[in-house]
Amino acid sequence: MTDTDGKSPRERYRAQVRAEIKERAWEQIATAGASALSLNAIAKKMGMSGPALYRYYAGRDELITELVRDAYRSLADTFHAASASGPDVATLAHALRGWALADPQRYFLVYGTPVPGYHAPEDITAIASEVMAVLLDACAAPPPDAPATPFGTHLEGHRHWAGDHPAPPAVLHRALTFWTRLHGLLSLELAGHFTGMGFDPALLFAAELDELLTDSSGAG
Amino acid sequence: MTDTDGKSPRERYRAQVRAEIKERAWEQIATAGASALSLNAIAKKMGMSGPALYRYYAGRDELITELVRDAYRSLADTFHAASASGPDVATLAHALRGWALADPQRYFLVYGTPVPGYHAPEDITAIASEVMAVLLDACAAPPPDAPATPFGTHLEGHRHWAGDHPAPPAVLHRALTFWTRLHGLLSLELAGHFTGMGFDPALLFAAELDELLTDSSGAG
DNA sequence: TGTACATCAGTGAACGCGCGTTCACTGATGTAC
DNA sequence: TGTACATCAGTGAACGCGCGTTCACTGATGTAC
Repeated sequence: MTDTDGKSPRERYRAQVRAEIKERAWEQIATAGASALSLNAIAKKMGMSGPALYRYYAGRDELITELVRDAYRSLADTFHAASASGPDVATLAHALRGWALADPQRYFLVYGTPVPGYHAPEDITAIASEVMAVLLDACAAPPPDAPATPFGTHLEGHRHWAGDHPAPPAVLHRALTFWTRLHGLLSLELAGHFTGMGFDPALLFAAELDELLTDSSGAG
Repeated sequence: MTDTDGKSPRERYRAQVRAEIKERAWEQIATAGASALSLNAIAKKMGMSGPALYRYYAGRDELITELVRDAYRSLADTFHAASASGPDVATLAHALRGWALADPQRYFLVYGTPVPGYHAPEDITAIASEVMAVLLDACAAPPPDAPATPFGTHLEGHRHWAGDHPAPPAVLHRALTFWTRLHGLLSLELAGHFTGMGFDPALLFAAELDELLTDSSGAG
């Protein structure tokens, strides 16, 4: 308690080392993918012996889970920041693209190919809901009431994923559409499926966003 | 040449074993993901010793590359079959979804998180172009001429990826939109991001396809 | 301020594992005369 | 049809590697009196 923010020097040191471990882990993921992440390799890069890391993480799984958590957290923060000046779909879309391009492997850790059998802990799915809530807010904002699509009607009976958000069916549908369309664009772009095709991915993204804004998608 | 189709018994045996290796490989990928694929494990499952597989594949990399090639090939065949009774976007879309659901890990091998640094051999990108060509045919079919979008105009200057296909800009744009939107839906569905949300992914897919057909996307 | 003790970061050795891959070899299958 | 030879599938041992993880230990840092 004699310390600035209630942390002892040792606690601060611990936090610092934990942070560096994660930093190296991200570097490693960027280089060789998430499945190649290795505690021993991280330790070596840090000039430490392998077992030393077990002072900071119970094991490889705990580290990976924390990386996934951080990735979700970072996306949620980005979304919150983007909608700080009022909920807006376009702002959110650009924030999402910026976040994705800043670190493709982080994006893939969230939305990429899942490891069969892995289930994220509850607190992570909670952050995912947070992201969805911001998106729903933005989708609810400009067009106050659009006619419900048939699928929107279906959604009305399955709105559990929207939490306690009072969005009407058309908004639910719009949010899902926003999510799936932009994910389609971003994941293909980040995976490099557009490279060699010549066109500018940013323009395709802009065009798709434009259509998402102007036209129907949940508004007949 | 005394044999039925020009193959000696040994050649047929070889082909058969190669096929079984791939079969086991797919099983393994389905269980633990592509990054966990191991020659030794496959050999053990087949009741053989590890080194035996080197009679059939030069190494792990060659096997993986062939699996990727087969995946692309299978998608191209599916597309060809689907458009046998005339080019049609809706038919293609359903064929794609069926193909994806039939084996999610195969889908991810084609469109999933890439291993940083891996580049597919040329013959595989050729199959990818084949897929794109079928898609372009289907997109060109029903609405003979739609007005070009601004992005469509951009595409006109970057149509190299369309091969020698004479599609107008609006069709190019439409094909890209088809691709990115359906990929967004399918990859999220296959990755399990919809599970627990309650709604029926098939209905969302249908709704999205419906909009892809009725409305603009390349037609202002 | 100084001493005694507890905490805890990091080390090095070790265990067991599975991996990809090579090599020399055995034994069965096919081919040539 | 039978013999001599070549081909080739599969084995088992071995190499070197890096992995995750445990354990007993050293030495530095912080705490209590």
